[in-house]
Amino acid sequence: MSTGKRVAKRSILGTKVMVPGQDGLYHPGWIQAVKTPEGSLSDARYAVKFEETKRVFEFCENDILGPGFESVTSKHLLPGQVVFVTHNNREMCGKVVRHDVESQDVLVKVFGGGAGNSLEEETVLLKIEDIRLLESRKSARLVNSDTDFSKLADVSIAMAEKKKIQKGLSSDVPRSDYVQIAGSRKRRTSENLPDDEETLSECSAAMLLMKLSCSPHSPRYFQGDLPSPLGVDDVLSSSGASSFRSLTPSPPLSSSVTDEGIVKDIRMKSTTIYQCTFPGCREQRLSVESIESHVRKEHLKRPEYLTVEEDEDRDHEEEFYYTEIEQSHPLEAPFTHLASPNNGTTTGKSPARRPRDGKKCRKVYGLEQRDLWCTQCKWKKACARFGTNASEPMPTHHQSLLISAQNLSSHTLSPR
DNA sequence: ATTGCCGGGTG
DNA sequence: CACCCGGCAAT
Ligand SMILES: [Zn+2]
Repeated sequence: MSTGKRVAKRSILGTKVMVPGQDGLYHPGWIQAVKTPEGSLSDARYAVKFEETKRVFEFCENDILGPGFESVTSKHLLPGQVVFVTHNNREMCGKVVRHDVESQDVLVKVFGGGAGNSLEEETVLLKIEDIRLLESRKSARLVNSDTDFSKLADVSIAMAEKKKIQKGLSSDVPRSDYVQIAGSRKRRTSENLPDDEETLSECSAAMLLMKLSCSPHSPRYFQGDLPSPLGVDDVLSSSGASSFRSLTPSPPLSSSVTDEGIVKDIRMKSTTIYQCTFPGCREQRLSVESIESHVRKEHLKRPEYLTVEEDEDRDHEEEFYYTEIEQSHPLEAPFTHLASPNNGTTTGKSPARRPRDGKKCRKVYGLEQRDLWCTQCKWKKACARFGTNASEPMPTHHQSLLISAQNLSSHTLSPR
């Protein structure tokens, strides 16, 4: 019945989409208008009205998620992002706790809207492809009326398209603004955060984290549009024993981030990502040089860059603290692979667990992640994980993720 | 100033 | 026991 079924470009008006808001999270909105600059079809801009705030902002095509646009699988979801998943055969609303780009894993805390009054929460691990940003209309049983695209979003595009990697050249810019989180007392603090600009709903955990790791000052992100969720070159994600994050300093409209072109690959590239495997660290980089610099600087406490001489005869210890991951097939792998919990030689050698010197849990994981310490360390006893009497195993990369996620949520949802 | 952890607590 | 922590030696 309705207006024919031809999928014209006109029908996008009124389409519900997800667009990045000021908090960096995707919010629902409707396309109000499409502005196409004369000539170039590539840079169409879409006016989208936020469902919650009713405000209208413009976005470019790449920033929009939804039917006819990018799919979630090509984006990096930030903690706190509201999502919809099918859990226990039921569509449930949830919030992203963490999205691991490398493994395509998304840790989601679902709010079991079940019977009773106790809203039970459950944290589940899903693949990015199983995540929906838009809630599916009812139960998908009843067919909708007109809104042609009806279904939700999953246009199967594929991997995130990153910039090309280059190495060997001195293009590894060491310039990035790193902000470090220092130890903090949990008890009473008069004022920590600079400003409370808006009273956001309840994505406190994630927001807090983001604020902390992004900038000690103005937590302003982007207003209407953003150049790209990732304006950085090498740094993919971070936080860890010492949490770092590089920001995108200037978002002018320079034609740097976006490709010159019109189309993006609707195919998946096999990208190599370098994952720091240092306990508690989740840094990901796009080049060997970069990840080694990271390890050197943050974990080995060695100079970030080496001179030619030093480069010749160095212990290649950095190599023990990262793995390279190939990405090609988004399908596959129902469960996560095991990150090497090893710190010794990858080729069989582990004299004694020792991240260097006599660094124990406290130093390794930092005060922020006390829950990752071995029990003995938590009790201020002799470490049972590192050193001579290494008995307690190191948590796998994945476990670390889960633990810190649990801790994060419980910490934020009940700051007793 | 920070880290590792003994020894001395508590339920 | 599991757990917490004052305080001190070494860094
Ligand atoms: Zn320990």
